Amino acid sequence: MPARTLIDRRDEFQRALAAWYRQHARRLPWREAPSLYKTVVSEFMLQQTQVRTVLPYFARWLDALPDFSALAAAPEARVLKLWEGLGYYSRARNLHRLARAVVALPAPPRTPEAWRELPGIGPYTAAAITSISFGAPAACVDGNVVRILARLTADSTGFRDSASASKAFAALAAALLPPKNPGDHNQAMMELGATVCFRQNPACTVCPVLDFCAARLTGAPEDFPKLAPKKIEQRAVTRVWCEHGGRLLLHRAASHARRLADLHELPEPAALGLEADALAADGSTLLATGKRGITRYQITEKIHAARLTPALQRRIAAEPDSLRWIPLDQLDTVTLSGPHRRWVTEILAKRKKTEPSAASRGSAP
DNA sequence: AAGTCGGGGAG
DNA sequence: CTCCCAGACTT
Repeated sequence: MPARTLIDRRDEFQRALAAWYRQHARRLPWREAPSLYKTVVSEFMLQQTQVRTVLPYFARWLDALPDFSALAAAPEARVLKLWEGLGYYSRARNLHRLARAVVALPAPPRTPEAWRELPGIGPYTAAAITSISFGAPAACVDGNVVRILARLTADSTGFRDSASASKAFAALAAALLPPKNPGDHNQAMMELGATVCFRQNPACTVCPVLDFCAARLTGAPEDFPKLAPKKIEQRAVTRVWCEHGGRLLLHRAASHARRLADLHELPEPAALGLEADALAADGSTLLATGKRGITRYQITEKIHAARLTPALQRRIAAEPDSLRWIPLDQLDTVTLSGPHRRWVTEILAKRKKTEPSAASRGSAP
């Protein structure tokens, strides 16, 4: 019974982990002069996103919106712009709504249950925020913790997804949580997962809790946890590059759209009343091919140039909210999805290199 | 319970 | 290329 052994040696395990964490904790910006606001912002950004990716966004965000009041008072366009490229944009919208809810309260909630009522707060984030900021006895169960607990106990259960795995390890995580400094314990567990107990090639030789690990005895710690692989689906999308008078045509998703609400992307043919096939058959120039991935989709996007016809012009005039002409020198003022920001930048840079005169047309003295 | 969010980075 | 990641929300 590895699980029983681990719980029996709980105090010893906690001490070994805590001693390691004191010595090896990374210096991260949300750990310097920690505050509730920094903790909340970092936890939102870190949902499904690695520390390395978050770092520049976090710095920029704190600089622009230093506290709940500033965030609550900010227009949503500014919030989205600061989130541009980080992905999963509902996180930004939820964080914004959360800030407005928090400043409307006499004081921020202090329990996981109360935080769960706020937008964007699930079991993990509620436990992280309240244990770190208020010392609440709530155990975090994220991907790191699942991996560590599955290995400590050599649990060979086949989980269909990460949600069910988290649920399965919630009780053990709670049993291992010390009453003192639960926030540090939670962070130590995740730190161990991120810097030692890697998904592949775990650094067992430097693990502070190797002595408690049942998977080590099996000789194949990377076999745990057993998670069902997800199958990838390929998709193909055509995009339209329509430029006229130094302006680029972009499509803005509606505020209530399920995806990319209020964000801009290069329009799909359908949004312009065009047929994708006709566009390609028309012999229009293929400007670029890009790939993007999201969850189980691998999407290939072909960006075709299209001329501004009278019919297209009418269509654009009829949809002023979603089809917008953005001057090329003002593209920075709108928020694009990460991939489209990249591709638009690349296309413009390439053209500027091959035809320097075209890029400066109209703005030359 | 399953599907979706239209991501990004490192190996 | 592939795989993983400090999850939450909707249906």
